Amino acid sequence: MLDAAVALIGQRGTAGTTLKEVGEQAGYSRGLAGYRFGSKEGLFGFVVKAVGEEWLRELTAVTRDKVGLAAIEAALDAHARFLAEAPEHVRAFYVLWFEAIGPRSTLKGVIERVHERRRRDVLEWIARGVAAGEIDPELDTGAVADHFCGAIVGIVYQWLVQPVDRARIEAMHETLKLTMRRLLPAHLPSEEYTP
Amino acid sequence: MLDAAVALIGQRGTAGTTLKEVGEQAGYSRGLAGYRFGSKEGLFGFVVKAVGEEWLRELTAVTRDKVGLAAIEAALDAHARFLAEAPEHVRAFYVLWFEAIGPRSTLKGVIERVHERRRRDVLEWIARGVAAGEIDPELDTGAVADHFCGAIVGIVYQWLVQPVDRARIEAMHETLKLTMRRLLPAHLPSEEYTP
DNA sequence: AAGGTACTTGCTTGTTTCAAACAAGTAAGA
DNA sequence: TCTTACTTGTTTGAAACAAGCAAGTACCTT
Repeated sequence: MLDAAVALIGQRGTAGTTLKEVGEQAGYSRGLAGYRFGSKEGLFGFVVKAVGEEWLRELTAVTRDKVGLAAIEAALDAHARFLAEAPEHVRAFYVLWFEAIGPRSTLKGVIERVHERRRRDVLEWIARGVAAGEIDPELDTGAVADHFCGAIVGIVYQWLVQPVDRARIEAMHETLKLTMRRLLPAHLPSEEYTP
Repeated sequence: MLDAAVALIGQRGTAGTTLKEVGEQAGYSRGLAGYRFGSKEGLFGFVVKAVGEEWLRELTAVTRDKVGLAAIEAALDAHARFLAEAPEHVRAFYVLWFEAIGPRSTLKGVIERVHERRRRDVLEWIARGVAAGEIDPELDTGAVADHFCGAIVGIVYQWLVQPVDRARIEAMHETLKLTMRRLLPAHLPSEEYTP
């Protein structure tokens, strides 16, 4: 059922996807999808949660035992890989993500929580980088985290618009790494001059 | 008719907006909106074009006679102002913008052109900054422009999710300015050491 | 110039089609 | 017998389209 929904969202978009087709493509009757999920929005919520958890597992795996810039770069690498291998799941996830911003969207809450979670992760990586002495403690970490999360959204947007241009997407991840290196200056830069 | 559409998109979202209501709220019959614009998508396309041109006029006005970082910062100030004054128009515009990424969206073409136009503007500002000798000509300007446009999308996304938190939105614009200053280094940095 | 006719424009109303939502049912198993 | 998993029937409502109407506007004829 999940796979059918993901495939249809990828092909026809959310407006073009019907509960009837989802049910039938999954090998059931026309009515099952509506019955199980209550409504179209209910189905979409299920898809977002399922794929979101998939990504979360991936992310925690690659950032385990990493702090500061290393964690951020590992996360970016994993993200680029996730998009490049582009299982349709990710595409459906982000299509739903971007549509959830409208008013009256029941998905909004779910998406907001994912977003907030991302931000806290970034803050955590930075805080640990500060603790490890590799990042300046004076920094406005909230602003940097916001910029990072926003930039990710921007990259994904670009990817959804032109998924073909893989090199460009990877370049955007690299530019974001560079940006983060510039925004997160080393702690006690004077040490750089003591050989 | 435009105002009715904008108001309804802002209140109910695109899925919740009906052609019937748009027509009636504009003081006409239930059928007019559908007749004039052919379809719901047609109406939405009209809204995007109308608001897009509004913003374009604003943008060209504030960046006239500016190059390099100055142009970028002026554009960011104008953008922050546009969001803060938040005429419903902008909200409807971006809601449609984010929904246009799905497959089978007729708006996609329009949005892609707006996006591409933005990118070319940024490249132009940078190129003029290079010509004026204030930016390093060795730079990968395409990557910087992509990052900039992506970051804008990220900011707008955040704004749509939590339009209330005005300070945060302005901070994100400031962080993006800072980022651009870091990514666009001065030309011939050695000059900085010759008094 | 006057008056009549065709054509256009802007809008309304009627009708079809199709999806969502929900209610009621059935069959297989615990 | 009760629950679970699923199907089928029905209602409601929106989109899309067709057809119609009324108020111009242009054109043509004498």
